[in-house]
Amino acid sequence: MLLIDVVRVSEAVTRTSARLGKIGHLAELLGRVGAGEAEIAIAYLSGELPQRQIGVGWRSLQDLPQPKLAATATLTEVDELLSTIKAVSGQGSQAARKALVSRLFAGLTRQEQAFMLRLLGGELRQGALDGVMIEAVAKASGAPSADVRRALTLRGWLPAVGAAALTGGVPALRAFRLEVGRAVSPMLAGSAPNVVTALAKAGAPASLEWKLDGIRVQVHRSGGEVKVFTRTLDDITGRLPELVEAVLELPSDDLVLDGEVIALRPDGRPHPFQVTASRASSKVDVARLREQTPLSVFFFDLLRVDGADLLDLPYSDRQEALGRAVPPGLLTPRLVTDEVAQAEKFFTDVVRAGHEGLVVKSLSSPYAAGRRGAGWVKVKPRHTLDLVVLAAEWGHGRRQGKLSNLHLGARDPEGGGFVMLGKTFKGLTDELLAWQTERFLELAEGPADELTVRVRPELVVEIAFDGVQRSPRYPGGMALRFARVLRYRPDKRAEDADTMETVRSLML
DNA sequence: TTCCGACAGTGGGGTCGCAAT
DNA sequence: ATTGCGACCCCACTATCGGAA
Repeated sequence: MLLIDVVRVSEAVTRTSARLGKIGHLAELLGRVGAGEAEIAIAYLSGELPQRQIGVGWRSLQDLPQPKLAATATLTEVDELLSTIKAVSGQGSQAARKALVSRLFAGLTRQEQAFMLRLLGGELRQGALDGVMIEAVAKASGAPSADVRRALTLRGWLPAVGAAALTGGVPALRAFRLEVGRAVSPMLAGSAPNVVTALAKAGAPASLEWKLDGIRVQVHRSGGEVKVFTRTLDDITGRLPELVEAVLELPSDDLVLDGEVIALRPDGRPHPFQVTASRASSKVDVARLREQTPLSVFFFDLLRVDGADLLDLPYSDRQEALGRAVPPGLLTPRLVTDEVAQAEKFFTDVVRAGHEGLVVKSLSSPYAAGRRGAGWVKVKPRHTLDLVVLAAEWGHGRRQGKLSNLHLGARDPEGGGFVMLGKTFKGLTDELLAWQTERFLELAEGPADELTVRVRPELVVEIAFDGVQRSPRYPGGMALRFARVLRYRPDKRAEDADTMETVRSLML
């Protein structure tokens, strides 16, 4: 199949707003792609590469060669070139990589180049990713989408699942099994503003569990071999030797566990997330690092033990099995209750202990990939500050032409000005975007560039955030974590905004 | 007919490893 | 030694579609 066939379908998908219409376009193409190229087509049309990543980002895609006039590139040819680029990137030479990228784009028409640019940049923006592609695979193969989802949970990679469905139908999908040593798509959590709402979503009684601010890990053990995967299924076994050792000490030698690693201080309270992240992403001199900053692991789910797959069991059964397989010291603290007062106290306690909050889990739900639905619901406390808008950046995509991303500052009584604490684009409705664009242009002052409009510091906005962290980037040495807009405060003037002193008091 | 679950899009701060400067 | 880039940790929120109620 030619690349241009895929590009045309992607364009049709982009033009179609109805989801069923998008699915129709995708399924039509999947119906005519050859077995040898199905995996490539599915990957491209859900915004992925069969190679996952190839070491090429937006910067390596500047000044590309002139396009060709005739579209002749096949999917297989493009795929082979991308594999070559990945191999060269792994070996280091940026010049060689650049030459290969040029060769790839020199073989494409203008239309194909535009598609490839978005695909490699990781921003396909056609309104269809995995969720829509699952339905398209189901439609094209005649299999129920539940079978496709189930296979995706077990296999963790939709292009492989989709290709199997197209050639082998339902039997091929049902042939996927949990394989120890191969990562499963992780189950994710939705969120709720408070414990009561979370309990209502998950259904009482529910399991309430400490939400630790660390790194999600999926751990596989087969005999004496252990593998550790992240949420995006990267293998990070080599960075976490203490986790490997802990799992090797468990009585069972056939396990798939789900949990969180986190750096704790000697008194048991958590280090800031940055400390855990730094430790978990370091590959060099791990032996020394683990002495300085040991990581602890806390498991909360068990997907397999001693030859038995547990994914389809209700959560309460998996918990029971987990309790038998893992000693109490490696278990995430939890409480099963249907009483709001008890639940609220548990929440207060975990926050007082310095942790992030709770995950409230339905006792009956099986383990299912993706689906940030009602099965698991997270609850975290929320801080707010009244800050001043210092500037705004022009948005992209559906926010094109709107001033979107706000630069936020706290008042600095000593210096007499405002100190920037970060940016946010979250929480804005279309109406608010329109309003603030107009208002900011009225308040515009100082040097502007193509990206940013500076404004007189007069508008006060109420910002919600999860915490204050140490920042190497911002002038005050502090930045807000997960900042989002709650509302503008027309009743407040800049002189009434919160101060740096207040922000400092929130940083632990 | 209305409601609500699932999805995609729009970007945020921080860290490491590596190549080029 | 420093800088820029790519990849990947953590992530919240709104608009929209279409099936459920």
